[in-house]
Amino acid sequence: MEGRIRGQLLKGTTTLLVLTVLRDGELYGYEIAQRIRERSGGAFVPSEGSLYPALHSLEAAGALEASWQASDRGPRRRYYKITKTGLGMLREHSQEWATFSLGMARAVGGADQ
Amino acid sequence: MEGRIRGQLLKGTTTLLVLTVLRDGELYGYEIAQRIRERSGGAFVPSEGSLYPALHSLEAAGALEASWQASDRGPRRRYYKITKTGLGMLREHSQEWATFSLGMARAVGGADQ
DNA sequence: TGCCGCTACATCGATATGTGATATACGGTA
DNA sequence: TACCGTATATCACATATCGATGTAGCGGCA
Repeated sequence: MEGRIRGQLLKGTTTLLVLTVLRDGELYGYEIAQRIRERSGGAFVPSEGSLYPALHSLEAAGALEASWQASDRGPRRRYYKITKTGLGMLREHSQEWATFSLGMARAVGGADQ
Repeated sequence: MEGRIRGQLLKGTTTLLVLTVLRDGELYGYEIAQRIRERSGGAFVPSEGSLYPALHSLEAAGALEASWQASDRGPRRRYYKITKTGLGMLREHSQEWATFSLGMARAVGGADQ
């Protein structure tokens, strides 16, 4: 659980990460951020400034459906559910990531250091 | 086959890719781009608009040393050589990439399911 | 001779998106 | 009362990539 990743490397991964955690079920924003942190072993902690715009963008693109729901304690929550369109987008982004990480593995090697 | 990777995913990788190909020897800019394309299996083709600023930045940071050399045919070339500082930076960026890709592997799984 | 294409370096504006700060608001607790 | 954790939202700012454009040298070809 060393330091978390910051800066440029994370660019473009938020969509993939969000769609991935939502594949397993409906979640609200704050919870999505926690799941991503947990699943990445603490490496990724999406900031609100990147997470909420990404959620709105995905909803506008038809990849997510959202609904407000009251919480028994604390503020109301906006729950997000992945759509069929979102599942297609998830496949595309997964494939793109696979190509990208394979290219990096070839270029910089998995070995050395 | 599949297209090359473009856009946001590449952010932050240019430094690592450049330092990696220069670890094996002195190269000039145009050649660096070709090596990266070859080593990544065609997945990455750094544009001039990202490559040259990155080279200048690395030189200013003391990671690279550069010198003009004439070419027997074609325009003169600017050769870049990695320094001790650059090797240290390469280790850091390699480590950061390892942490990042491990986090992604944990978070999104090995590939598309 | 003139044009084209490849090599080679360089810079610019447009674009995307992450970070940290700030705001609002609810409920528990010290 | 003050603070903290939860929860959503937006903003200014920084950064780095892309595509376009500009420059030049050189060889091939009509």
